[in-house]
Amino acid sequence: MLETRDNRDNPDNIRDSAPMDEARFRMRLSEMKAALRDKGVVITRKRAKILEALLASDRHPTASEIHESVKAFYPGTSLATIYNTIDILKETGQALEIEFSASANRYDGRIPVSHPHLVCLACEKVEDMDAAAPNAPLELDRVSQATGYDIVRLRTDYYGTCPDCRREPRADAANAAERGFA
Amino acid sequence: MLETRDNRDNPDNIRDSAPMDEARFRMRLSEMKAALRDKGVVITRKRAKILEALLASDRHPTASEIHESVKAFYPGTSLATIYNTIDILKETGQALEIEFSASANRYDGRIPVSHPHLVCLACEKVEDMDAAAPNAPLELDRVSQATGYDIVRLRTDYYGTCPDCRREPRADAANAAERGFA
DNA sequence: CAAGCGCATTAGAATCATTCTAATTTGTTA
DNA sequence: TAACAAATTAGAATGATTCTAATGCGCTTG
Repeated sequence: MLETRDNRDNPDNIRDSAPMDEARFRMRLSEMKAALRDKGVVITRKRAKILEALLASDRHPTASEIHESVKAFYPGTSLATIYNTIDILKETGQALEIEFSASANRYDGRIPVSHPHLVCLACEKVEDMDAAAPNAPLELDRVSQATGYDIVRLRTDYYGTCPDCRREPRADAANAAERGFA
Repeated sequence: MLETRDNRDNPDNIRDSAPMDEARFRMRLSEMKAALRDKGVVITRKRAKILEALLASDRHPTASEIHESVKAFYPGTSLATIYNTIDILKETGQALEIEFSASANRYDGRIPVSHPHLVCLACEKVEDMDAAAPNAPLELDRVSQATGYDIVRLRTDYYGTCPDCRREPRADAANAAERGFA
């Protein structure tokens, strides 16, 4: 039940970092293009390269990493174009953003132990979920053993709209400001 | 230790945003102070106010929100002092940081559907965990019903040290740079 | 009480990712 | 080819955080 790091050896391995094979790569690429075209987005050569760079990397690239890749082919490319295209991909559900740079950090001194949070996307407040939620330390051990990582922390955030904001039609930035979450 | 508070009416309610009662507040406050003093940290009046602001807020305050609170008592206080004190709290395990502003965002075009990630704290790479991991859409419904939120996304990140970095003694920034994760 | 030491605090500059803006280029269509 | 819309651009703006270097304050010791 322990350790090895190669998927072939270990059916219990839940880490998944194998590079995409050619067939899957091409399939996914045309899927993305089709989805964009459906929305009336023109697939320029630069945009195509951006999609390829995103798919080719097995490291969940940053905007700036994608930028570097694309510049190898189109040196004059601006970072703004990368962000632009990423935005379209997000809007069309073709890319997932793993946020490390969203807004200001928040702090919890009441329960200084990792626990799940409810994050309201409208007013940006963060609430705790109590211990009944699935965030047990056991989980850390299980994942450590299955992945070979030395896992020290689990982050579980549920994103959505809080009851207050659901009630009010104007659950937007003004609302957030009202509550002191600018 | 993490027992529920005002959830008496609704055993299914896993949302936990009740304000701290006076007794708990004071208890937790002196716990924090004791922990700091143990580390040889001087509890100045400003620092005490910072701890109080952190504990008094039921909103997981930002550094800037804490700053505002403290300035009501000590107008000349600098934001740097807030960050300073927060750092100490983090180091001594007395506060939990909910990161929204860590490093650059990363993108996944391969599996554009929410899924758990493994984040290496040493080299900053992000790997996928496959579908066997506990991140089912059912969970969204369950949490939505229990909290009154309209939950649209679940974020599950496991933080730790990847096998490569565990092997190498110098699993630091240089390492991260090598791999193209600056 | 005075001198000296070290931590606490400060303002402001630096950094970094991201977003915005306004001008320019490109591509498509008439 | 003209005209228009969309794509792209450089650079400025923003916002959170970190850094830096100087100053201040509180203790201890003589």
